[in-house]
Amino acid sequence: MGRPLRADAERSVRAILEAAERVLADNPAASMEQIAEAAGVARTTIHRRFASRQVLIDTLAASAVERLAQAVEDSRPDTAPPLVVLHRATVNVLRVKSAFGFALGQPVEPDSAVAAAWEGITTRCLELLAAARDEGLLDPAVDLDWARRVYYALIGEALHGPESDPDVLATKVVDTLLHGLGPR
Amino acid sequence: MGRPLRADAERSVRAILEAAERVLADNPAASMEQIAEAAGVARTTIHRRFASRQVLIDTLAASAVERLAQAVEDSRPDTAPPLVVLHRATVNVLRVKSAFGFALGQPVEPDSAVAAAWEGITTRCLELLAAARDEGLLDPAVDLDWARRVYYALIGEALHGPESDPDVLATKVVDTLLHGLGPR
DNA sequence: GATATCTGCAACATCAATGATGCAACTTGG
DNA sequence: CCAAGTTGCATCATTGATGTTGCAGATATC
Repeated sequence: MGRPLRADAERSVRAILEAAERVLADNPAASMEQIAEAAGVARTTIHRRFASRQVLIDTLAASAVERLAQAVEDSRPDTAPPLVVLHRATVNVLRVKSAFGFALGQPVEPDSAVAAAWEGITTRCLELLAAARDEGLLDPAVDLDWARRVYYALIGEALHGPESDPDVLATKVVDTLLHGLGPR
Repeated sequence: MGRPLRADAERSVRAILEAAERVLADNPAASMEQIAEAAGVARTTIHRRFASRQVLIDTLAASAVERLAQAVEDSRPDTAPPLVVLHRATVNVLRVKSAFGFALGQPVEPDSAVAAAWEGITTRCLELLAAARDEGLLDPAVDLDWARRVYYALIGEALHGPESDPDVLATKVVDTLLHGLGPR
């Protein structure tokens, strides 16, 4: 990092990143021009702050994955009981994912900071699921990796529906994860 | 449709479509050049058969969704008991999806033949799930649309893992759908 | 084997996105 | 207020993908 940015420049960068997420979520092939327009900024300004389109996207992905990690930590996975954490984490993650759908769906290049963050999140998730298993919430013989992938998939799916209240959705996700859709 | 293609031309078209699925699954932004190379064909040949990139992709999507519909029908959803159909359909769909992952993930333009086919598949799926519910396999109060989306998501997720035997995967998918991951 | 069709190749035209630069006008921060 | 930093605008260069065309040689079809 060079010297700190001036206040207005910082505002521009934020506006660009927010616009990028918004525009690219709607159309991943959108041009820099469209992003610039949405950000209320000239296209050249984007190029001044981000050397290339890829850098812009990478930066966006990095900021999104950081928020996601924060969302997970905010659920206090080390102290609260698993079921509570599961619900809280789901709520938090749903919020972040609905706001950063594009950035979080971006392919991560190996050995990057983003990759490390993702790995950290996955580890946290596996720890949580293991705790849930030990608590009797999951089958003792459950395949933890399958459990994690199902959990991720349910979260992703929850965002595609009409319902938008994170609390309701989280309840549905956790309930489905634990009990499926068969009779109680 | 004009006159029927000559045998070699038909072979070329098939090779192009297969290569397109393969290459685009790996990299959705791949160029026509790359597709042509993978098909063992000159780029101009592709343009002779498909007016534009979009037409190529649309054709691919149409052929894929047709196979998917066939996969569903092959499970004899009208005659066999729901649990059997559920398993068979899952196996068949997994096969098709693993071979046409890109094409089936393509956005469908409204009011097209592809859109109609998708709708038919969804209807079939909902009928199946309703039958399963009436049979006592699903909770009587289950949200059928949520059930369908979860089912789709589980199928999609199953394909991302290390396991590749469709039978094993289908068992896992159906089991998870019905009972979740909690203790038995 | 004659004919129609198909293909590869080479060349060309187009087009849109990307990225760079110089400058004048405007903000910010001290 | 002044200096440094920032931005919009106009302009240009580059690049890569897309799509077209003509033709000579290969291949299928009858």
